[in-house]
Amino acid sequence: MSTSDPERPGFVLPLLLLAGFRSLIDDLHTELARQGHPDLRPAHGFVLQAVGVDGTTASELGHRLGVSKQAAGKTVDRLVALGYLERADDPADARRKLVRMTEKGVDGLRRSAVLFDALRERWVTRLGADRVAALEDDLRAVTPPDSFRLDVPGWFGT
Amino acid sequence: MSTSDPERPGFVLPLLLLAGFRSLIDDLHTELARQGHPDLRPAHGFVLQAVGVDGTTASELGHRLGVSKQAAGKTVDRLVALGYLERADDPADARRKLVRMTEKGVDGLRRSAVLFDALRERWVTRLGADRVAALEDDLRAVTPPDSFRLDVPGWFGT
DNA sequence: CTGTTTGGACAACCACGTTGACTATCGTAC
DNA sequence: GTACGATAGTCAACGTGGTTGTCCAAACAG
Repeated sequence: MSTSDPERPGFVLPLLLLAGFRSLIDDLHTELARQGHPDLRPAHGFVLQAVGVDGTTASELGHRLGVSKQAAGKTVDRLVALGYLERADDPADARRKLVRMTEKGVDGLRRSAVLFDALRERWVTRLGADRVAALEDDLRAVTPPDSFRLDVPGWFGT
Repeated sequence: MSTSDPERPGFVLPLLLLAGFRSLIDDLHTELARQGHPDLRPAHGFVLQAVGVDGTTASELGHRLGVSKQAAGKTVDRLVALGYLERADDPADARRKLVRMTEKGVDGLRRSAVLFDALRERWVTRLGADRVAALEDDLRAVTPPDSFRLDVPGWFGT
């Protein structure tokens, strides 16, 4: 395995970063399922986040998430079917359909925010506040600002 | 935005981890495309890694990647079509079809390994070897061992 | 009033996963 | 030596999350 040794230092780093991300997301959704949101999937949280409490439109949502308006529209369809979003006509512009969070959507987003904070706290307990902060500082220093975005859904797939 | 403030500390941590992972993967594939592998996608590297220089079978590959044998088979189909893998009969067992890397596959995997190392070097240059090592140690300490895996393809999607 | 943007929807397609069903082969136990 | 259970692979149908292209209706700017 000389050419593709998984112990190569460069190979381990991305795996560790992914493992950190995944462990947080997995724990979040395990707990979210327990709290009445079994259908909420990793990408959905980012979508709800992008919709925001003020609502938006499918086109604008696609823009925020970095995907096409059609993709955003289909995602909204699914979240509507799951009861997290709802559509409404825009009285000021008959072309636009406002996308808003339902009560359930707000509840899911609020719970995920609380849980994310709790999960970070768990890291603080295990590593210490200074080391977690240093880790965040280092990542901030080394990643380009444009990679710190919400457009999670599409980047991995196609 | 009180309930879903993106500046909430717990929300920032996973985003930073993802940004770190993504920046490495993005840079890797930008350079990989430049070096003659424009079709190699993030998931493919993990698949090639899982196939290994000794080759394997679709079922075993599915097992390693944590997906069904059918999903692994379809992924192999695509990599075969792209010229990175090839199938061969197992002379010792007529049921098994060996999956091996082609020359192109070995080349892609070798280049990605070299590039991963170079990208980690870039982090070392920017942060210092001690901080990168500390970052890795911290992540290792805080992530469960079962989240440090190769089964990237499926976890995010379905 | 007319021509151009814009928002949304529809269709076809692709990548990547799932289950279920089916066939062929292998290994074992009788 | 044969019957049977486990294993490898494939096919089909489907779900999700993307893409591009097309089209229409509403809005806007000249």
